[in-house]
Amino acid sequence: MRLIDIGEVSRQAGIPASALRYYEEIGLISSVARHGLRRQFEPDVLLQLALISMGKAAGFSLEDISAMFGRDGKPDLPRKDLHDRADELDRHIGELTVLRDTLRHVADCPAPSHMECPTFRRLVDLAGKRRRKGIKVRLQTLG
Amino acid sequence: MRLIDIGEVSRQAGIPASALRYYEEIGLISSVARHGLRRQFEPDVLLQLALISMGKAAGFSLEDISAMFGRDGKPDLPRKDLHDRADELDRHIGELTVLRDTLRHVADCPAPSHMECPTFRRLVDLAGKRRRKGIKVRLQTLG
DNA sequence: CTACGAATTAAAGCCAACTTGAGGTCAAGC
DNA sequence: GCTTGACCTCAAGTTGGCTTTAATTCGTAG
Repeated sequence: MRLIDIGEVSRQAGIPASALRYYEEIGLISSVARHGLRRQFEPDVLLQLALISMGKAAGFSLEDISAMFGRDGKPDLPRKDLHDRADELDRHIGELTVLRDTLRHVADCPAPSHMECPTFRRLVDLAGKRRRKGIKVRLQTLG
Repeated sequence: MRLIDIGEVSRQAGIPASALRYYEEIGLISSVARHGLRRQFEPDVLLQLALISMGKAAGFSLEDISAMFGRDGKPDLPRKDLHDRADELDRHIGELTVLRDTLRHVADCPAPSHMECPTFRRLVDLAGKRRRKGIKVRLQTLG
């Protein structure tokens, strides 16, 4: 079972077939054959789709994603651009971290209005500073 | 100068006045007065806008954001929901981290097609596992 | 007192990323 | 050989988040 049917791809990736057809239409993925009318894909398409999902989660447009890991897995972008995007992601991750902390604080803080809570204001200020200066953040992944 | 004009808010927050009016229309922020026709805001709106920007960056819809830190800074959501959202963010941060690493790898890897590179496949696999299992990630903010 | 510039309104328009619908095709099982 | 159900195509519709446009209203500087 070398090739997989669009229905199978859809089930395994959790992406509607209509979206897969759309992705093919814009050149983000490609089917390699037909079985009757039905599109057949190589199993690798599942990896590509995982990547696409991540890219979307990161807020990149399908066009951006296509440039980063094109139809064949080759990026159209020069190294520097890719590193720039990675740096951008680092900043983004920092923002998200602050937002997460803010959210947890909001959940636990007893202050009647958050605008009056100094911790809240400090967190949001921190976010502002982070955006302005691009403070570095280190991530550590645990088992 | 207690209140600030919409133009000033727009300049300081870097958000077009049309967007600010739209935010007010959907109840995400509110102006407290008019000077002639012109909307006047309390300075706190700038903090709110910073929060809104973060929420947007995190991929939340304006409706979600509104529920998280409503017009007055009071969340409409029960604590548990807020913590759930924070957990969601943690997963999201993990994905972004993998994406960042993948991007850096793609930038530096000499393999002709990434689909043939084992490091690449391992990274993307990691992402898939992360999505399925919700592996925990710890973040540490420096300086 | 007049001109200017910045803001106002309501309604229409726009873009990405899909989804939906109508009508058609195909392969596999009975 | 017929039915079934999964897929096909193409066009049009949808949603969120704004932007644009046109006609108008103010406050301030000259």
